[in-house]
Amino acid sequence: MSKEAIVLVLVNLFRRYGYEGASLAQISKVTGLGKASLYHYFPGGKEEMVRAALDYIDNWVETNILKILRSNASPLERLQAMCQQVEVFYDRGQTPCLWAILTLEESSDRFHTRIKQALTVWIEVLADVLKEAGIEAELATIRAQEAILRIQGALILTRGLNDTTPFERTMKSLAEELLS
Amino acid sequence: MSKEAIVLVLVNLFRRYGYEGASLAQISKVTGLGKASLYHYFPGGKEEMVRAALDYIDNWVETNILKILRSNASPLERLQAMCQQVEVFYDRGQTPCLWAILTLEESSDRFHTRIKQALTVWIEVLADVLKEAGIEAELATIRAQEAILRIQGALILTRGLNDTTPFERTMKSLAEELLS
DNA sequence: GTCTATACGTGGATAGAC
DNA sequence: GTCTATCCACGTATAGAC
Repeated sequence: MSKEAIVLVLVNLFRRYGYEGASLAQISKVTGLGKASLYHYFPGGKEEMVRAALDYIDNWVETNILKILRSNASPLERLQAMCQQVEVFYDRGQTPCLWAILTLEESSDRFHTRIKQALTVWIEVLADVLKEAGIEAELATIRAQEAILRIQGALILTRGLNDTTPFERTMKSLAEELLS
Repeated sequence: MSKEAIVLVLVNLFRRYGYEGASLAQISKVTGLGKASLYHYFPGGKEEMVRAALDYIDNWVETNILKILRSNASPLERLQAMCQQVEVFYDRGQTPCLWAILTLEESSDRFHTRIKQALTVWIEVLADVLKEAGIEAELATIRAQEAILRIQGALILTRGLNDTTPFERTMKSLAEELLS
C-alpha cells in the first residue's frame, strides 16, 4: 500500500470518526499495516496523520475546485462544475467533511488555523467568480460565504435525516442562486 | 451541585468535545464530582450521560422553540422569536450543536435515531408555521429544512472562520427569507 | 519497511468504606 | 451521595529483530 493510499484511508477515517474517534488500532486494521509501520510513515504520530489528511484535502480542493473556479469557462459553468465535484467528494452528503468535524471538536484546536485558512481561500476564489459575473464585491463575499455555509449545512442535515435529498437539492440549485 | 446542573455541564462538554473527546476525568473535574459519584447519577455510564444531555436539549427545544412556533403570534413574529432563541443558545455560533457533532461522529451511531427524530419534529412544526403563512405544503417543508440547514451551516462556518458575522447575518435574515 | 513485543498512560467502570 | 482505591481494556507510542 502506497503512502498516497494510506493517506486516503486516513482521510476517510478522520472524516467519519474525528480525531479522538479514529484509533490507531482501527487505522492499522484498515490499512493492513502494523502500528509500528504507521510510525514509519508518520513519525509525529496521530497528529501528523491528521496533518497529512488535511494536506490531501488542500491538494484535492486546489485541483478539483479552485482550478476549475479560476478557469475561463463562464461563471455559471464554473460554479456548476464546482457543485458537481462537491457532490461526488461528499458522496451526496453521506460522508462528512473533515474540516467540519475537526472544527467542531474543541480538542482539535491545533488544526483550526489551517482550516480557517483553507476556508478563506475557497471563499475568496468563489467571490472572485461572482464579481466577474457582475456582482458587487461586498455582496460577492457574502454570497461566497453563503455557498460554503449551505454546503456544510446540507452535509449536517443530510446525515442527520439520513436522507440525501437535502444535499442533492442544495447542490442542484446552488450555482444559479449564487448568480441571481 | 444538582443533577440539573450536572446535566448542563454534560451538555456543554459533549457539544464542545463530542462523545469520544469528552472524558470522564474532564467531566469529573468540571463538575467537581468524583468519577464514582457520576455513576451514582448515571449508572449507564457515558452513554447514559449523553442520553441525559440529549434529553435536556429535547426539553429545551420543546420549551424555547416549538412552544413559540405553536403560539398564536404572527408567523413572522414566531420565526423571529425562534431565531433569537437560537442565537442565544448557540452563543452567536461560538458553541457547537450537540446534534451536529454526534451526527458527524460515526462512533455515535446509537444516538442517530433520536437526533433524526428531533430534527424531523422541528422541521414539521416549522413547516406548519409556513403553511399557516400561506406557503404551499411541499415548499413549506423544503423551506423548513432549509432553515435548519442554514442554522447548521452557519454554526460550522462561524466556527471555521472564527468570526460570528456569518451566524449573526444568517439569524438576522432567516425569518423574513423563509416567508418571502 | 514491516513485524512482534512491550511500555506506559489514560480510558471507562466498579468495590466498598464513610 | 461522595469518596479513595483499584480494575482492566485500550489508547498512543517505542524498541528492536528481521
